[in-house]
Amino acid sequence: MEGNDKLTEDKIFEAATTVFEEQGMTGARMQNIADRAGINKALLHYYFRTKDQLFDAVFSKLAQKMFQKFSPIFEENLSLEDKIRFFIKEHINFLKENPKLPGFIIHEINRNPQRIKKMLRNVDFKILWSAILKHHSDELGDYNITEENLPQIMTTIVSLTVFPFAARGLIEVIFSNVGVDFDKYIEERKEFAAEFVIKAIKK
Amino acid sequence: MEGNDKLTEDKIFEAATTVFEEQGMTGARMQNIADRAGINKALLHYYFRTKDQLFDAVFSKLAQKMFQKFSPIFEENLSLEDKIRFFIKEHINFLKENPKLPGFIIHEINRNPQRIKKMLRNVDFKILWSAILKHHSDELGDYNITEENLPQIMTTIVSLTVFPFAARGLIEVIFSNVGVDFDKYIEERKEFAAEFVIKAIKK
DNA sequence: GTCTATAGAAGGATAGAC
DNA sequence: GTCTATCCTTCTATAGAC
Repeated sequence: MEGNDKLTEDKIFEAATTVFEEQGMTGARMQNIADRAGINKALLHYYFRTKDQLFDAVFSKLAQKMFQKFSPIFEENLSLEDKIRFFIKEHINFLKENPKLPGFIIHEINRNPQRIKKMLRNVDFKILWSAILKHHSDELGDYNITEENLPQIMTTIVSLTVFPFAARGLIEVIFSNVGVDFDKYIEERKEFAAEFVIKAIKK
Repeated sequence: MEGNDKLTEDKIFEAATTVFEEQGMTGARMQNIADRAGINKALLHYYFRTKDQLFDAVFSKLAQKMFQKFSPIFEENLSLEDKIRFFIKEHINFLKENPKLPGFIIHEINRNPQRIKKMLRNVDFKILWSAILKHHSDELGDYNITEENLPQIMTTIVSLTVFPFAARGLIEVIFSNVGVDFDKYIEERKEFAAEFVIKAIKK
Protein backbone atom coordinates (compact mmCIF):
# COMPACT_ATOMS: atom_id res chain seq x y z
CA MET A 1 0.00 0.00 0.00
CA GLU A 2 2.04 2.91 -1.29
CA GLY A 3 -0.62 5.44 -0.31
CA ASN A 4 -0.98 4.32 3.26
CA ASP A 5 2.76 3.95 3.47
CA LYS A 6 3.39 7.59 2.76
CA LEU A 7 0.61 8.51 5.13
CA THR A 8 2.16 6.69 8.08
CA GLU A 9 5.61 8.04 7.41
CA ASP A 10 4.16 11.54 7.23
CA LYS A 11 2.23 11.08 10.46
CA ILE A 12 5.44 10.00 12.17
CA PHE A 13 7.39 12.89 10.68
CA GLU A 14 4.80 15.42 11.79
CA ALA A 15 4.62 14.02 15.30
CA ALA A 16 8.41 13.93 15.53
CA THR A 17 8.61 17.53 14.36
CA THR A 18 6.25 18.66 17.10
CA VAL A 19 8.00 16.71 19.85
CA PHE A 20 11.54 17.62 18.78
CA GLU A 21 10.62 21.29 18.47
CA GLU A 22 9.20 21.27 21.98
CA GLN A 23 11.65 19.02 23.81
CA GLY A 24 14.78 19.06 21.69
CA MET A 25 16.68 15.95 20.63
CA THR A 26 17.74 14.97 24.14
CA GLY A 27 14.38 15.68 25.76
CA ALA A 28 12.25 13.95 23.13
CA ARG A 29 10.98 10.41 23.79
CA MET A 30 10.29 7.87 21.07
CA GLN A 31 7.23 6.73 23.05
CA ASN A 32 5.90 10.30 23.05
CA ILE A 33 6.38 10.58 19.28
CA ALA A 34 4.68 7.23 18.71
CA ASP A 35 1.71 8.21 20.88
CA ARG A 36 1.30 11.50 19.02
CA ALA A 37 1.43 9.73 15.66
CA GLY A 38 -1.13 7.19 16.86
CA ILE A 39 1.17 4.22 16.25
CA ASN A 40 3.62 2.19 18.34
CA LYS A 41 7.31 2.56 18.96
CA ALA A 42 8.35 -0.34 16.74
CA LEU A 43 6.96 1.43 13.68
CA LEU A 44 9.19 4.43 14.29
CA HIS A 45 12.19 2.16 13.98
CA TYR A 46 10.74 0.44 10.94
CA TYR A 47 10.55 3.76 9.09
CA PHE A 48 13.56 5.65 10.47
CA ARG A 49 15.74 2.94 12.08
CA THR A 50 17.06 5.11 14.96
CA LYS A 51 16.13 8.18 16.97
CA ASP A 52 19.21 9.88 15.56
CA GLN A 53 18.14 9.36 11.97
CA LEU A 54 14.61 10.51 12.72
CA PHE A 55 16.00 13.64 14.33
CA ASP A 56 18.34 14.28 11.41
CA ALA A 57 15.44 14.12 8.98
CA VAL A 58 13.37 16.56 11.04
CA PHE A 59 16.24 18.97 11.68
CA SER A 60 17.31 19.09 8.03
CA LYS A 61 13.76 19.77 6.89
CA LEU A 62 13.24 22.56 9.42
CA ALA A 63 16.63 24.18 8.80
CA GLN A 64 15.97 24.15 5.06
CA LYS A 65 12.51 25.65 5.61
CA MET A 66 14.10 28.42 7.63
CA PHE A 67 16.83 29.24 5.13
CA GLN A 68 14.40 29.36 2.24
CA LYS A 69 12.66 32.24 3.96
CA PHE A 70 15.73 34.40 3.47
CA SER A 71 15.69 34.14 -0.30
CA PRO A 72 13.53 37.27 -0.83
CA ILE A 73 16.54 39.29 0.32
CA PHE A 74 18.41 38.24 -2.77
CA GLU A 75 15.62 38.10 -5.31
CA GLU A 76 12.63 40.41 -5.00
CA ASN A 77 12.77 43.36 -7.34
CA LEU A 78 12.03 46.10 -4.86
CA SER A 79 13.67 49.26 -3.64
CA LEU A 80 15.91 48.82 -0.62
CA GLU A 81 13.33 50.25 1.76
CA ASP A 82 10.49 48.21 0.36
CA LYS A 83 12.62 45.11 0.44
CA ILE A 84 13.28 45.64 4.16
CA ARG A 85 9.56 46.15 4.78
CA PHE A 86 8.67 43.11 2.69
CA PHE A 87 11.25 40.84 4.28
CA ILE A 88 10.41 41.75 7.87
CA LYS A 89 6.68 41.39 7.29
CA GLU A 90 6.97 38.06 5.52
CA HIS A 91 9.50 36.74 7.99
CA ILE A 92 7.31 37.57 10.96
CA ASN A 93 4.34 35.96 9.21
CA PHE A 94 6.44 32.84 8.74
CA LEU A 95 7.54 32.83 12.37
CA LYS A 96 3.94 33.25 13.53
CA GLU A 97 3.24 29.93 11.85
CA ASN A 98 6.44 28.36 13.21
CA PRO A 99 6.88 30.00 16.61
CA LYS A 100 8.94 27.18 18.10
CA LEU A 101 11.41 27.09 15.22
CA PRO A 102 13.90 29.74 16.44
CA GLY A 103 14.35 28.22 19.89
CA PHE A 104 14.70 24.76 18.42
CA ILE A 105 17.31 25.71 15.83
CA ILE A 106 19.29 27.81 18.29
CA HIS A 107 19.40 25.03 20.87
CA GLU A 108 20.33 22.26 18.48
CA ILE A 109 23.03 24.31 16.78
CA ASN A 110 24.57 25.17 20.13
CA ARG A 111 24.49 21.51 21.13
CA ASN A 112 26.10 20.40 17.88
CA PRO A 113 27.57 23.17 15.70
CA GLN A 114 29.01 20.66 13.25
CA ARG A 115 25.59 19.70 11.94
CA ILE A 116 24.83 23.13 10.46
CA LYS A 117 28.43 23.54 9.30
CA LYS A 118 28.02 20.44 7.17
CA MET A 119 24.65 21.59 5.85
CA LEU A 120 26.02 24.92 4.69
CA ARG A 121 29.39 23.75 3.40
CA ASN A 122 28.55 24.45 -0.24
CA VAL A 123 26.75 27.78 0.14
CA ASP A 124 28.80 30.80 -0.84
CA PHE A 125 27.55 33.65 1.32
CA LYS A 126 30.24 35.94 -0.05
CA ILE A 127 28.59 35.91 -3.45
CA LEU A 128 25.11 36.27 -1.97
CA TRP A 129 26.10 39.24 0.19
CA SER A 130 27.88 41.16 -2.51
CA ALA A 131 24.85 40.53 -4.72
CA ILE A 132 22.80 42.62 -2.32
CA LEU A 133 25.16 45.56 -2.60
CA LYS A 134 25.31 45.24 -6.37
CA HIS A 135 21.54 44.95 -6.69
CA HIS A 136 21.00 48.23 -4.85
CA SER A 137 24.18 50.01 -5.91
CA ASP A 138 22.29 53.01 -7.29
CA GLU A 139 20.51 53.57 -3.95
CA LEU A 140 23.44 53.09 -1.60
CA GLY A 141 24.34 56.77 -1.68
CA ASP A 142 21.30 57.47 0.46
CA TYR A 143 22.13 54.95 3.19
CA ASN A 144 24.90 54.06 5.60
CA ILE A 145 25.46 50.64 4.14
CA THR A 146 28.88 49.36 3.19
CA GLU A 147 30.51 45.98 2.74
CA GLU A 148 32.10 46.71 6.11
CA ASN A 149 28.93 47.08 8.16
CA LEU A 150 26.76 44.65 6.21
CA PRO A 151 27.27 41.89 8.83
CA GLN A 152 26.05 44.27 11.53
CA ILE A 153 23.01 45.32 9.50
CA MET A 154 22.03 41.82 8.42
CA THR A 155 22.25 40.36 11.91
CA THR A 156 20.40 43.37 13.24
CA ILE A 157 17.42 42.85 10.96
CA VAL A 158 17.23 39.16 11.75
CA SER A 159 17.60 39.85 15.47
CA LEU A 160 14.55 42.09 15.40
CA THR A 161 12.27 39.44 13.92
CA VAL A 162 13.66 36.24 15.42
CA PHE A 163 14.49 37.19 18.99
CA PRO A 164 10.92 37.88 20.14
CA PHE A 165 9.95 34.35 19.12
CA ALA A 166 13.06 32.74 20.56
CA ALA A 167 12.56 34.48 23.91
CA ARG A 168 8.78 34.34 23.75
CA GLY A 169 8.39 32.45 27.03
CA LEU A 170 10.21 35.17 28.93
CA ILE A 171 8.74 38.09 27.02
CA GLU A 172 5.19 36.87 27.53
CA VAL A 173 5.62 36.70 31.30
CA ILE A 174 6.90 40.28 31.41
CA PHE A 175 4.25 41.51 28.97
CA SER A 176 1.41 39.91 30.90
CA ASN A 177 2.67 41.85 33.91
CA VAL A 178 2.58 45.19 32.08
CA GLY A 179 -0.67 44.39 30.28
CA VAL A 180 0.69 43.88 26.76
CA ASP A 181 -0.63 41.17 24.46
CA PHE A 182 2.11 39.22 22.67
CA ASP A 183 0.13 38.65 19.47
CA LYS A 184 -0.72 42.33 19.19
CA TYR A 185 2.93 43.18 19.87
CA ILE A 186 4.04 40.86 17.06
CA GLU A 187 1.51 42.35 14.66
CA GLU A 188 2.76 45.86 15.43
CA ARG A 189 6.36 44.71 15.19
CA LYS A 190 6.12 44.27 11.42
CA GLU A 191 5.87 48.00 10.86
CA PHE A 192 7.88 49.07 13.90
CA ALA A 193 10.95 46.99 13.08
CA ALA A 194 10.93 47.97 9.40
CA GLU A 195 10.65 51.70 10.03
CA PHE A 196 13.16 51.43 12.88
CA VAL A 197 15.77 49.92 10.59
CA ILE A 198 15.08 52.30 7.70
CA LYS A 199 15.35 55.36 9.94
CA ALA A 200 18.61 54.05 11.43
CA ILE A 201 20.38 53.38 8.14
CA LYS A 202 19.24 56.50 6.30
CA LYS A 203 21.90 59.14 5.78
CA MET B 1 35.02 20.40 57.79
CA GLU B 2 33.02 23.47 56.93
CA GLY B 3 35.73 24.86 54.63
CA ASN B 4 36.19 21.75 52.54
CA ASP B 5 32.44 21.28 52.56
CA LYS B 6 31.80 24.57 50.82
CA LEU B 7 34.60 23.83 48.40
CA THR B 8 33.12 20.56 47.22
CA GLU B 9 29.65 22.01 46.88
CA ASP B 10 31.08 24.86 44.83
CA LYS B 11 33.06 22.50 42.62
CA ILE B 12 29.87 20.55 41.93
CA PHE B 13 27.89 23.71 41.28
CA GLU B 14 30.47 25.02 38.84
CA ALA B 15 30.71 21.74 36.97
CA ALA B 16 26.92 21.49 36.84
CA THR B 17 26.68 25.03 35.48
CA THR B 18 29.07 24.22 32.64
CA VAL B 19 27.36 20.97 31.72
CA PHE B 20 23.80 22.28 31.97
CA GLU B 21 24.68 25.36 29.92
CA GLU B 22 26.13 23.17 27.20
CA GLN B 23 23.73 20.24 27.18
CA GLY B 24 20.57 21.57 28.78
CA MET B 25 18.69 19.77 31.56
CA THR B 26 17.67 16.78 29.43
CA GLY B 27 21.04 16.37 27.74
CA ALA B 28 23.14 16.69 30.88
CA ARG B 29 24.43 13.54 32.61
CA MET B 30 25.14 13.27 36.30
CA GLN B 31 28.21 11.19 35.49
CA ASN B 32 29.54 13.98 33.28
CA ILE B 33 29.03 16.55 36.03
CA ALA B 34 30.74 14.31 38.58
CA ASP B 35 33.72 13.75 36.30
CA ARG B 36 34.11 17.47 35.69
CA ALA B 37 33.93 18.20 39.42
CA GLY B 38 36.50 15.51 40.08
CA ILE B 39 34.25 13.55 42.42
CA ASN B 40 31.85 10.62 42.07
CA LYS B 41 28.15 10.49 41.32
CA ALA B 42 27.08 9.61 44.85
CA LEU B 43 28.40 12.92 46.13
CA LEU B 44 26.17 14.84 43.76
CA HIS B 45 23.19 13.24 45.42
CA TYR B 46 24.63 13.79 48.87
CA TYR B 47 24.76 17.55 48.22
CA PHE B 48 21.78 18.12 45.95
CA ARG B 49 19.61 14.97 46.37
CA THR B 50 18.31 14.85 42.76
CA LYS B 51 19.26 16.01 39.27
CA ASP B 52 16.14 18.18 39.30
CA GLN B 53 17.17 20.02 42.42
CA LEU B 54 20.71 20.50 41.14
CA PHE B 55 19.33 21.91 37.92
CA ASP B 56 16.95 24.21 39.79
CA ALA B 57 19.83 25.62 41.79
CA VAL B 58 21.90 26.27 38.66
CA PHE B 59 19.02 27.71 36.65
CA SER B 60 17.91 30.07 39.43
CA LYS B 61 21.42 31.35 39.90
CA LEU B 62 21.96 31.97 36.18
CA ALA B 63 18.56 33.56 35.65
CA GLN B 64 19.17 35.89 38.58
CA LYS B 65 22.62 36.76 37.24
CA MET B 66 21.01 37.65 33.92
CA PHE B 67 18.27 39.81 35.38
CA GLN B 68 20.68 41.73 37.56
CA LYS B 69 22.41 42.94 34.43
CA PHE B 70 19.30 44.89 33.47
CA SER B 71 19.34 47.03 36.59
CA PRO B 72 21.45 49.84 35.04
CA ILE B 73 18.42 50.65 32.90
CA PHE B 74 16.55 51.74 35.96
CA GLU B 75 19.33 53.24 38.04
CA GLU B 76 22.30 54.90 36.33
CA ASN B 77 22.11 58.66 36.35
CA LEU B 78 22.82 59.27 32.69
CA SER B 79 21.15 60.96 29.77
CA LEU B 80 18.94 58.70 27.69
CA GLU B 81 21.50 58.39 24.93
CA ASP B 82 24.38 57.70 27.29
CA LYS B 83 22.28 55.18 29.16
CA ILE B 84 21.63 53.31 25.93
CA ARG B 85 25.35 53.37 25.11
CA PHE B 86 26.26 52.28 28.63
CA PHE B 87 23.73 49.48 28.81
CA ILE B 88 24.57 47.97 25.42
CA LYS B 89 28.30 48.10 26.08
CA GLU B 90 28.04 46.59 29.56
CA HIS B 91 25.54 43.99 28.45
CA ILE B 92 27.73 42.82 25.59
CA ASN B 93 30.72 42.68 27.95
CA PHE B 94 28.64 40.51 30.28
CA LEU B 95 27.57 38.22 27.46
CA LYS B 96 31.16 37.87 26.28
CA GLU B 97 31.91 36.33 29.65
CA ASN B 98 28.74 34.21 29.58
CA PRO B 99 28.29 33.37 25.90
CA LYS B 100 26.27 30.21 26.51
CA LEU B 101 23.79 31.91 28.82
CA PRO B 102 21.28 33.19 26.22
CA GLY B 103 20.87 29.84 24.47
CA PHE B 104 20.55 28.05 27.78
CA ILE B 105 17.92 30.39 29.23
CA ILE B 106 15.94 30.46 25.99
CA HIS B 107 15.86 26.69 25.69
CA GLU B 108 14.95 25.98 29.29
CA ILE B 109 12.23 28.62 29.35
CA ASN B 110 10.70 27.19 26.19
CA ARG B 111 10.82 23.72 27.68
CA ASN B 112 9.20 24.84 30.92
CA PRO B 113 7.68 28.34 30.89
CA GLN B 114 6.26 27.87 34.38
CA ARG B 115 9.68 27.97 36.02
CA ILE B 116 10.38 31.58 35.02
CA LYS B 117 6.79 32.58 35.68
CA LYS B 118 7.19 31.48 39.28
CA MET B 119 10.54 33.24 39.60
CA LEU B 120 9.12 36.58 38.44
CA ARG B 121 5.74 36.41 40.17
CA ASN B 122 6.55 39.22 42.59
CA VAL B 123 8.34 41.61 40.22
CA ASP B 124 6.25 44.58 39.13
CA PHE B 125 7.48 45.47 35.66
CA LYS B 126 4.76 48.09 35.31
CA ILE B 127 6.39 50.21 37.99
CA LEU B 128 9.88 49.62 36.60
CA TRP B 129 8.88 50.57 33.07
CA SER B 130 7.05 53.75 33.98
CA ALA B 131 10.08 54.66 36.10
CA ILE B 132 12.14 54.83 32.91
CA LEU B 133 9.73 57.26 31.31
CA LYS B 134 9.56 59.38 34.46
CA HIS B 135 13.32 59.40 34.88
CA HIS B 136 13.83 60.83 31.39
CA SER B 137 10.62 62.84 31.13
CA ASP B 138 12.48 66.07 30.33
CA GLU B 139 14.26 64.45 27.37
CA LEU B 140 11.34 62.58 25.84
CA GLY B 141 10.40 65.50 23.60
CA ASP B 142 13.44 64.76 21.47
CA TYR B 143 12.66 61.06 20.93
CA ASN B 144 9.91 58.86 19.59
CA ILE B 145 9.39 57.07 22.87
CA THR B 146 5.97 56.61 24.43
CA GLU B 147 4.39 54.22 26.89
CA GLU B 148 2.80 52.68 23.79
CA ASN B 149 5.99 51.74 21.96
CA LEU B 150 8.18 51.07 24.99
CA PRO B 151 7.70 47.28 24.66
CA GLN B 152 8.93 47.49 21.06
CA ILE B 153 11.94 49.60 21.97
CA MET B 154 12.95 47.54 25.01
CA THR B 155 12.76 44.22 23.19
CA THR B 156 14.59 45.78 20.25
CA ILE B 157 17.57 46.83 22.35
CA VAL B 158 17.79 43.44 24.04
CA SER B 159 17.44 41.67 20.68
CA LEU B 160 20.46 43.50 19.32
CA THR B 161 22.76 42.38 22.13
CA VAL B 162 21.43 38.94 22.96
CA PHE B 163 20.61 37.44 19.58
CA PRO B 164 24.18 37.30 18.22
CA PHE B 165 25.18 35.20 21.22
CA ALA B 166 22.11 32.99 21.11
CA ALA B 167 22.58 32.28 17.41
CA ARG B 168 26.36 32.32 17.61
CA GLY B 169 26.80 28.80 16.20
CA LEU B 170 24.95 29.73 13.04
CA ILE B 171 26.37 33.23 12.69
CA GLU B 172 29.93 31.99 13.04
CA VAL B 173 29.52 29.51 10.20
CA ILE B 174 28.20 32.24 7.89
CA PHE B 175 30.82 34.75 9.03
CA SER B 176 33.70 32.33 8.50
CA ASN B 177 32.42 31.96 4.94
CA VAL B 178 32.47 35.71 4.29
CA GLY B 179 35.72 36.22 6.19
CA VAL B 180 34.35 38.02 9.25
CA ASP B 181 35.68 37.33 12.75
CA PHE B 182 32.98 36.87 15.36
CA ASP B 183 34.94 38.46 18.22
CA LYS B 184 35.73 41.52 16.15
CA TYR B 185 32.07 41.72 15.10
CA ILE B 186 31.00 41.64 18.75
CA GLU B 187 33.49 44.34 19.70
CA GLU B 188 32.18 46.57 16.91
CA ARG B 189 28.62 45.80 17.83
CA LYS B 190 28.83 47.80 21.06
CA GLU B 191 29.03 51.06 19.17
CA PHE B 192 27.03 49.99 16.13
CA ALA B 193 23.99 48.84 18.08
CA ALA B 194 23.97 51.88 20.36
CA GLU B 195 24.21 54.43 17.53
CA PHE B 196 21.71 52.40 15.49
CA VAL B 197 19.12 52.61 18.24
CA ILE B 198 19.77 56.27 19.02
CA LYS B 199 19.45 57.27 15.36
CA ALA B 200 16.23 55.30 15.03
CA ILE B 201 14.46 56.79 18.04
CA LYS B 202 15.55 60.43 17.49
CA LYS B 203 12.83 62.72 16.30
C1' DG C 1 32.22 13.61 53.72
C1' DT C 2 33.59 10.48 50.30
C1' DC C 3 33.89 6.20 48.12
C1' DT C 4 32.41 1.47 45.66
C1' DA C 5 28.88 -1.31 44.38
C1' DT C 6 24.40 -1.96 42.97
C1' DA C 7 19.49 -1.41 42.80
C1' DG C 8 15.75 0.20 39.98
C1' DA C 9 13.63 2.82 36.38
C1' DA C 10 13.49 4.58 31.75
C1' DG C 11 14.23 4.54 27.15
C1' DG C 12 16.03 2.92 22.59
C1' DA C 13 16.00 -0.92 19.80
C1' DT C 14 14.80 -5.67 18.04
C1' DA C 15 12.43 -10.37 17.43
C1' DG C 16 8.77 -12.55 15.80
C1' DA C 17 3.73 -13.17 15.10
C1' DC C 18 0.07 -11.63 12.12
C1' DG D 1 3.11 -2.71 7.15
C1' DT D 2 1.77 -3.08 11.93
C1' DC D 3 1.52 -5.02 16.40
C1' DT D 4 3.01 -7.19 21.21
C1' DA D 5 6.51 -8.65 23.94
C1' DT D 6 11.04 -8.24 25.40
C1' DC D 7 15.91 -7.35 25.36
C1' DC D 8 19.68 -4.44 26.69
C1' DT D 9 21.88 -0.32 27.57
C1' DT D 10 21.93 3.97 29.94
C1' DC D 11 21.06 6.75 33.65
C1' DT D 12 19.31 8.31 38.18
C1' DA D 13 19.41 7.18 42.76
C1' DT D 14 20.52 4.61 47.07
C1' DA D 15 22.90 1.29 50.40
C1' DG D 16 26.57 0.58 53.07
C1' DA D 17 31.65 0.53 54.04
C1' DC D 18 35.32 3.64 55.45
